[in-house]
Amino acid sequence: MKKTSNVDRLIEKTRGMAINFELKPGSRINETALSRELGASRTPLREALNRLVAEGFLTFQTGKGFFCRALDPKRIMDLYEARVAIEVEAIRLACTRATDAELTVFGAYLNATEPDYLNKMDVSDAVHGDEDFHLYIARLSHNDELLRMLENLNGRIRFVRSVNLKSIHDTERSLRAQTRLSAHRRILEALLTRDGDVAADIMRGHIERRWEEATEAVQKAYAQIYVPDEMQKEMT
Amino acid sequence: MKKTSNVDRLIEKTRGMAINFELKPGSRINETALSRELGASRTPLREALNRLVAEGFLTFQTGKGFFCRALDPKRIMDLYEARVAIEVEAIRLACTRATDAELTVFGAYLNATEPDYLNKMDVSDAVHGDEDFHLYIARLSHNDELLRMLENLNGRIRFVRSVNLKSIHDTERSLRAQTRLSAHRRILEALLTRDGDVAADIMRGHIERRWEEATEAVQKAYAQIYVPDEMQKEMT
DNA sequence: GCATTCAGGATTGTATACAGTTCTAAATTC
DNA sequence: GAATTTAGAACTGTATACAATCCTGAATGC
Repeated sequence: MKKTSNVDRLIEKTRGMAINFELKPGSRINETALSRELGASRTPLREALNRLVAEGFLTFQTGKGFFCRALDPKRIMDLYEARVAIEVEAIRLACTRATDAELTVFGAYLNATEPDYLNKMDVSDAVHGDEDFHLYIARLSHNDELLRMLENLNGRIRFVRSVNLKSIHDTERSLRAQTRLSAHRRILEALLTRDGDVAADIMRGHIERRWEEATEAVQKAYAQIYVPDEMQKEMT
Repeated sequence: MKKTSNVDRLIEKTRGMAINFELKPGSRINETALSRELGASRTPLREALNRLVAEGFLTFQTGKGFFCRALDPKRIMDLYEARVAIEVEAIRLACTRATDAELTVFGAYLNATEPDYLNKMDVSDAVHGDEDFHLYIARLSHNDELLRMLENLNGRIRFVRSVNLKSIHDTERSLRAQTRLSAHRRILEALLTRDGDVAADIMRGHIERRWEEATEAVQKAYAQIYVPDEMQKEMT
């Protein structure tokens, strides 16, 4: 039984709101209002907000308060590039450090999750499944810091991935799942050869191939936010 | 005039205490005692502690409180590897993105700081000087996230670098300063050729060459902490 | 003697009050 | 009418009180 604190709940909730643009990018967060809405007092909420600042979801200015951070295309690109930095080095390390036993288990994991991967139509599950694969490799690097950084990056990119996946049709989606799956298999093979340079190249390509998708997704997300705004203006 | 909040002050202070092992690794932090010591109440202190958790200096367990994180050799290695991940990718990006004008300014910066670099005997200044060089390159990558991550890593490694520098004699120290300076010049040259792969290799080598120094420094740091402990025991 | 229970103290978790600052908008001046 | 000033409302920053939880060690039973 995992003990989850109230603050953790507030973090989840607020992160969710930031991700789903219930808090608009750049807007100031009203602590009193938000605390009331989430059913807690300001003290624990502020703790939650502080941690979200550190995670990169919010910003903070003394005397002004907390602001929802904008997720513009430039930042998305930055985040994807940061992922490349982390994951390329992680797989390089994994090539020399992962034990044969670990790679065997990793292979089994890949086989076991394959059916889920292809049939899974729930977008959130699919995104988490993909994240898990990449986190697994980070873990094989035996470097806790790289893992930590990747977890953070995932948390911030997750929304973009979701928007992207949601925006495409089922047939196209299962097609892409298949493509990605075979890419994952190639990555496993590269790991097995233990050639760090080759593995690094493959990983780099795999992540970079998702950039345009991602920035495209952001455009859509922005449309989601700002169209309602325009409508508001027209109503005034 | 920069407005610096009370919480910021508490962060600085507490980080300093964690870094200098005034808070022992693994030990629980007594909020009441620490808040009294730092002249503030628990509320802002807890905000500060929360941010330090996010920075990686402390850990937190629900119901238990905040703990000073251990800085063992394994973690130092992890941090240096993470630096490699970030900085290698940063310089790769800098090779394609830095404008000629930027590189000219960078060269001028290198010339301007050279005299300081060699004459500077204050350890803290020397460490910051070296950090600045690396941050500069991260900035040339035009990627805010990589910069952010490197800043964080620097903050956590800084202490190790200081211990290391302090532990060597002046003549040896100025010798190393010279070595490092020429390494920095080579990095600039690599940037000017705009060959990402070459630049990446040079950067990797430059950072990796400091690992053993670093872990050695940690050993010394640990001696610093635990010898007094032993003495305490003997006094009991 | 060893494990277990339980009370008391210590410490963390949260709410709330109030002080200090910033923002807003109406009033004033040119 | 535009710019400036200035209350006052709204909000953030911090202290403190109290509730909830955890930890310690002595008492109890086996």
